[in-house]
Amino acid sequence: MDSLDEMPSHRKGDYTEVVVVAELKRRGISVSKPIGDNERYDLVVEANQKFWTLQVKTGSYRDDGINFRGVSQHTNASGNTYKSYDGDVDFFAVYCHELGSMYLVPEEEVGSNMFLRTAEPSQRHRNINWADVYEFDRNWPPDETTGSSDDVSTVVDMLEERGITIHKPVTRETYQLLLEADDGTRYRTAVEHGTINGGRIRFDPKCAVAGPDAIDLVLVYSTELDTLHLVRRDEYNTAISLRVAAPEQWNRDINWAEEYEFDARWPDDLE
DNA sequence: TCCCGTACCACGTCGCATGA
DNA sequence: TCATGCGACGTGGTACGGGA
Repeated sequence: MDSLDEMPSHRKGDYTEVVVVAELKRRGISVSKPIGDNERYDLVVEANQKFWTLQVKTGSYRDDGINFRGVSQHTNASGNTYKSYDGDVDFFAVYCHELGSMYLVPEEEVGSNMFLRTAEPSQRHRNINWADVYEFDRNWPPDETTGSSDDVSTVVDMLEERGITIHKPVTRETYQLLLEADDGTRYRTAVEHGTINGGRIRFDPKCAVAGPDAIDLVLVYSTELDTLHLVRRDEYNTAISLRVAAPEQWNRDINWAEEYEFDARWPDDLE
């Protein structure tokens, strides 16, 4: 039996696939395999009555992180060609033999390569991908209603358009972003997905569980309206909804969404 | 200077088609 | 039947650019 290092690359990939299947079965997850080698995905798994396609990748451990590739490479008469899995798979199942750990990474978050960091770097970097965030058991089963990572990236884009300095926490925190005002003040900020219901933008303030000292601001992004609202954490106790349409019965305590629009509040309305 | 992402080359295995 | 070419898959390694 070859050691892992001596194993040819193709066989190593097969071995990883078997290990991943064993790990999935150990968790009681239903696993199917396409017949033949003509599919772009390696496995089909079932969760929440939905099927997800997985592409298994071997993660190589080096420099305090796990590296894997997000493209397939083919060699033909004209040389090497590269093909991304864009839309062909739902997730990459990455197994690192050195650490004996498995990770679940959404396909859309992977470029041609991805580096999952397991230890603090000597110098912090904005785009660090922390391995523990992608740990399989933390991300399984997939939440098909989730849009949180998309919401965060959308909000980040909106903030960058406004020239706002953004920091991402390098460790797991109750907040998702650290916004820096021109005077240097930093605000611990949670991003929430707002849905319109009954003429109001509602969101699930998960951060309320962590207590009022855990964050400073909540940014509520509504995909339906493509709007961004800013709510200070001290402006609500456990929940707040922002009214976008007049109610049938007038109430003087109505929180009008327009009064919470991000551009109307940042940064002067934070004190 | 460090770190991540991209791009590229190299090499191995496997299955299929084709021609001697 | 067997050798060969081709194209699919895989990983290992490295150079480079951009951003912090």
